[in-house]
Amino acid sequence: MTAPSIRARVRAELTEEIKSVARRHLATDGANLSLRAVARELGLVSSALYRYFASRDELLTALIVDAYRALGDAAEAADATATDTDLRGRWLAVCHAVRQWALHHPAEYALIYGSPVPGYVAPADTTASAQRVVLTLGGILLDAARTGRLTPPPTSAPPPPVRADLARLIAQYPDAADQGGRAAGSHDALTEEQLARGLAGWSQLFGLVSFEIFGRLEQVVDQRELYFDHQMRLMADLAGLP
Amino acid sequence: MTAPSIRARVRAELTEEIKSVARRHLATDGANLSLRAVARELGLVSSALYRYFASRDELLTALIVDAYRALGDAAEAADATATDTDLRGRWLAVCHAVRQWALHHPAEYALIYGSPVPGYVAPADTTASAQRVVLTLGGILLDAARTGRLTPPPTSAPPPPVRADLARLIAQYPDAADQGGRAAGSHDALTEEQLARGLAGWSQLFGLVSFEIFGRLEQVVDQRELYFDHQMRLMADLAGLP
DNA sequence: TGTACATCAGTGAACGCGCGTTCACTGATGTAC
DNA sequence: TGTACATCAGTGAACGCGCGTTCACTGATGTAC
Repeated sequence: MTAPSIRARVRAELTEEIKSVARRHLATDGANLSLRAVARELGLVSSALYRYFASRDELLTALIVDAYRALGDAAEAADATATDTDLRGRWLAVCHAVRQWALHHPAEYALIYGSPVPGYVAPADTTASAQRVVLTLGGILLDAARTGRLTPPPTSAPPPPVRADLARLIAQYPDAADQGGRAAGSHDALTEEQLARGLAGWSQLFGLVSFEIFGRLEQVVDQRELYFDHQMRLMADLAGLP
Repeated sequence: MTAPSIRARVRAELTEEIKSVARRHLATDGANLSLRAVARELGLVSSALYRYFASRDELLTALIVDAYRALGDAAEAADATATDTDLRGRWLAVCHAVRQWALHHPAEYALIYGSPVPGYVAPADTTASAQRVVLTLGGILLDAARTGRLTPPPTSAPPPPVRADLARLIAQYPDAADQGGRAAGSHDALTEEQLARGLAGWSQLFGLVSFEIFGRLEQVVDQRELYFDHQMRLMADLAGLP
């Protein structure tokens, strides 16, 4: 295994620099990112970027992939910092990590959780990392269920067709759940009701973060962080986390 | 009061036609809507549009205002079709109306609930109609509270700073609440806890509709309508609606 | 270690395109007497 | 009712701009012998 050549190292660095500048431009231009503007800021001629990305779409894809990975990293890291058995602590830590990442990278958040970019289709390999947050939340639920600590309030039951979808999801991710969940050994899975209540927390998490990032809480809620924390606790209550 | 002149009538019709074509273009171009493309489709020269809208931003504003009005109309109409005292029925009717409107007008939904348009600032007069859905939901909650039928499960309580925000909201919209709520007479208001649990339904509603419209439920949930219905019932449970 | 060749990064010009907005204009519709 | 003038809708040309992408090129870095 040889050390990377100077050329390869410089190439990797400039690739990162291009993406970094492009990320900054996302903040002002949204998804209609201009290759020429990025090149200009780097002191390059626009055609030079084609040595690094085959097209504008490929650059956008790289930014999307990076964003999903960064968000997934943040969520999983937050889950890992909490005590394994502190299920509610883990749940809240993940939620706050997602929110913090979004607040620090609003343009990238908008890129992956805002309106789809017109004319852009995400390549298939983005979908795996796009699921990391929900799998992390699912892992927490699963740990709670396996240790018999999931005690939700009584709520409406999902109708049969929805139960079928939920059962499919439960069956579909046994390995992913084993990976996400940290309680080893048992192969007990979530019940459909438990999953349904947990998924409510998932859409609420991104719904509320989107509300905040996109300005929908302006003049409604001032104590954003505490409000968010409270709302996520309500969802933890609904999910039945202790 | 004279009948509108032919000129005025034609002008009003063409104004509507421009907006209608522009709405169709939103679906493919997203928010980078092209005036020239709209003019082209109408068989007009691009400068002709300036007789109707002073700028591209003004046309976008008109579309946004229309979208908020249409969505508000749909939500309020749905609320009105349910029996006054069927609080859960009213809640669900409003939620489904919002979802249906979004499904039938995805581009307009993205315009008002997706990522903000880069460089565009909404004029102040859009904010009133932007609140109609949440006020409708609030009205239902208020009707439930006034008739003593709000019986939520025990949940986490909001911390004092959040309570202050919630109290301000409750004080801020007594008239709006009187308008939205249909139980007349009493001036009882919501408690802070009741409002907090109700607002959870608000962000969940738009969070889940956005998930569906923006493709986030692809390969996750197939029974979209039933899943949505179930999730909204969970939020009605959380809010304490009978 | 030194030379000959291959690889690659970045240049600069060009193609072909679309955009928002302005402006002087023509000709039709409306209005006042 | 008819005429004279004002209002207004739509035209066509132009301004000035930015964009993504291609292509032949130069000169530097890397590689093989």
